[in-house]
Amino acid sequence: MREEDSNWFAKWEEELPKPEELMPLSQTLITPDLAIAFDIPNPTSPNPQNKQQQTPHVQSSQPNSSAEFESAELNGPGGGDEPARTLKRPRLVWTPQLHKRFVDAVAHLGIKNAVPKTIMQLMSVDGLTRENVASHLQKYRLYLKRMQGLSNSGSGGSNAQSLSGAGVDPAMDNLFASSPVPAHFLHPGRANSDHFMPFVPVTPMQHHHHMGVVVGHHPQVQQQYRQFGSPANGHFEHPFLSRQSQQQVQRMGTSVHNGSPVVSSYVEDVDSATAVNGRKVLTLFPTGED
DNA sequence: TGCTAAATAT
DNA sequence: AATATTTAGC
Repeated sequence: MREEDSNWFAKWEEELPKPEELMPLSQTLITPDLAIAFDIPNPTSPNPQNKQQQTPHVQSSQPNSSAEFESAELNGPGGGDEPARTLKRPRLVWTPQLHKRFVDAVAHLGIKNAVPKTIMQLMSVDGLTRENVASHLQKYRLYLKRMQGLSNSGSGGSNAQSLSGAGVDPAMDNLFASSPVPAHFLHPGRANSDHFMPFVPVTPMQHHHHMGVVVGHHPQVQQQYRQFGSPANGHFEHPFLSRQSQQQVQRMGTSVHNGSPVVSSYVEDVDSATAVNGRKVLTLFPTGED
């Protein structure tokens, strides 16, 4: 494990999407209608406008202001005016890439430390809540359980990849299958389940990595894994940029600093953007990694 | 109407 | 934090 310590981070980092890789994709997600609605000239010629210092979005073509979000409200027939701010958070869509990150985090934490809170911190994905992780973890554990049962009862196929031919792929497994499952996940041999560091240095992706967030109209993604960036039908998604991780390990105690409310800035961004229609989908951009 | 993913409640 | 239940979009 020693040699890995110095390498895992680097390897992991390589897997992460580059901002440059994210933008092109996100642009394809913008339908003409949406572009017009948002006053976006066109996908190929973004307007180099303002750049907020606290939201270091890569390139910008997206007005991430809440105001524009509101005015862009979908639909519009009849002049129906929808409440711009709904209090509910958008539904998070677990893309294979996001899931990979999740698995990666769990893998590096070890089963023992892999609890929602810790996983969330390690992932350091903006907009991701502990609840999101907990819910996903629940499903993932369920998946692992089933995976174990099928693999050990049959042959020695302990690899998750074997599920392809195992007849296990009821939709949900699709996502999970997209990411390799570390061996120790399947057999909790207490022999070596505690070989990982209790904590991470913090801020795994701080410099150039950032995850884009998309709000759309399809919470239930059935064919999501087939093709990314394809609105399929009349639906559209609106990608906007999120800020980098700044929510590191902060509140450990009850001490309250009078410092600056750094959090409020990003919270506001996400909040306004996501709350647009009441029920929106929040997802991280798919990247070509897998 | 049923299924599934994700949210929410316990 | 884990698990159970509800919500919500196809």
